[in-house]
Amino acid sequence: MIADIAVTAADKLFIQLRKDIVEGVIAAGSKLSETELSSNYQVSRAVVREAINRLASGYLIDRKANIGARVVELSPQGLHQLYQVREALEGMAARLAARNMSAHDIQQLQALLAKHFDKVKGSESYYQEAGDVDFHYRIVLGSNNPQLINLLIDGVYHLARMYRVQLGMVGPRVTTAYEEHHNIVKAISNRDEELAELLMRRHILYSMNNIKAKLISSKEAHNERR
Amino acid sequence: MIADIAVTAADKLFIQLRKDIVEGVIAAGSKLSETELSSNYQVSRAVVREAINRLASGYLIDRKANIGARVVELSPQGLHQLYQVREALEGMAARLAARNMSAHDIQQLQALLAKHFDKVKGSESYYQEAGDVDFHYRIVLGSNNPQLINLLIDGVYHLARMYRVQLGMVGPRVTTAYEEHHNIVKAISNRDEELAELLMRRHILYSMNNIKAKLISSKEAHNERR
DNA sequence: TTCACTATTATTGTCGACAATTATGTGCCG
DNA sequence: CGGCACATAATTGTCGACAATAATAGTGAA
Repeated sequence: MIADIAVTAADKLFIQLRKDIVEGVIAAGSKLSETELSSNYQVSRAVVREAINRLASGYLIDRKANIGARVVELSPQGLHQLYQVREALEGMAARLAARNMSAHDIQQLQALLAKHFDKVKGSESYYQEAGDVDFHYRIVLGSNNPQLINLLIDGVYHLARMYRVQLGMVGPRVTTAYEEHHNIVKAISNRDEELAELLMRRHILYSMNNIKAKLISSKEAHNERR
Repeated sequence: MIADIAVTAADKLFIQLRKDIVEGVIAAGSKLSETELSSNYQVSRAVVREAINRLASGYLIDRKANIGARVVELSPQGLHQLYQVREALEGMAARLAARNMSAHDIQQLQALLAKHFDKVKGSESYYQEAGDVDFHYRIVLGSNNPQLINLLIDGVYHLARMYRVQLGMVGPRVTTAYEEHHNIVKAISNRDEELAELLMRRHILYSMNNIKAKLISSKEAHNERR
């Protein structure tokens, strides 16, 4: 459920399509034709249909009976709603991590953070997505709640990444995000569930506002171009 | 997404299987044979497979490649984890309902509650599941967040109902639950997001403890019978 | 021209058969 | 008797064809 080991052909296509959708290779809002995908990826329509069904359950596409499947559209409202869900789930994950995470895992989390700090201090405006993802993954996994883990890692995160990738989020929020991460880890190591949840929720709200600003500004740029 | 209007054969089978699983007609932990279901329900294996895939995305069954699908097992841990997710999501739903619910919908919610009060006062130990479900549905829908609504109504609720049904939950928690509901509605009508979320989370925690007690006692009874 | 209706085309839904993988059973060897 | 190897059976995965539904094009009338 966590590992992406594709065994069947439908698995492989599902993962491939998810990647292509998240990264915009298949455009947001575009229609997914079963026959077209079937010939493009050299598999039967049966596996295409299975892959599409799985994408639908991950909220990356909309599927209507007898009509077809479309990649979801990206909108400010959609982003807002997604991050409300994320705030709720990941806040809970932080709370549970403070409760359940092993001392060893907390140490590793602190080590990861220290590594980040070196980069920030060295004023490499580093602190790329990979590091951020890694941080959040560890806390989510630390919750020790498989259902929560699935909802976030198999569901919310891919859609969230789709927003980030397609809006060209790479850069900012370096130092502030580091501090937020640091405080969250501190709360977890103190086993302060309440604070861990609170800080995580704020962290996610800040992050949303950051993305939303980009989304709006890029939309304005687009409108001016007309 | 909300309405259960089955148009295709796979839709119908999916809804039928979900019902049978939730209500224990198909036992928890049992294996779902594609060929068997195919002949039992008079449809081809293709629609069985589609129905099974959808059940899997709703966490009612576990599916393993080349091996098959099994109905999930009910366990105290599973219940605990499910209710942690529910607490997070439905707490957020209550918060959003306090923010977004229309005055009209709030009035209707109050009317519903008044109807419940009459039953409680008349000391019919009424206050059945239907009323409780209705109450929670309205608040979730009042959140105005489609993603949140889907996660709860298509996902969490069916599994939660499976626990309740198969543990024979019908009765208790009449009056206290009424008061909890009442206070939640009051917070929503006051547009007090913080309090609405807090009260909803507590309400769900109480509810879980109630079910958990049953689960444990029924297990003890089962063990004694040996 | 525009609207409504029909015929045609294209797309999705369903089916049964075959391929690949896993589970089962049998016999041999230690 | 127990366990391993192989053969057999059962189950899931994949495929191509047909059926049902929706989209499109075309025709005729107001």
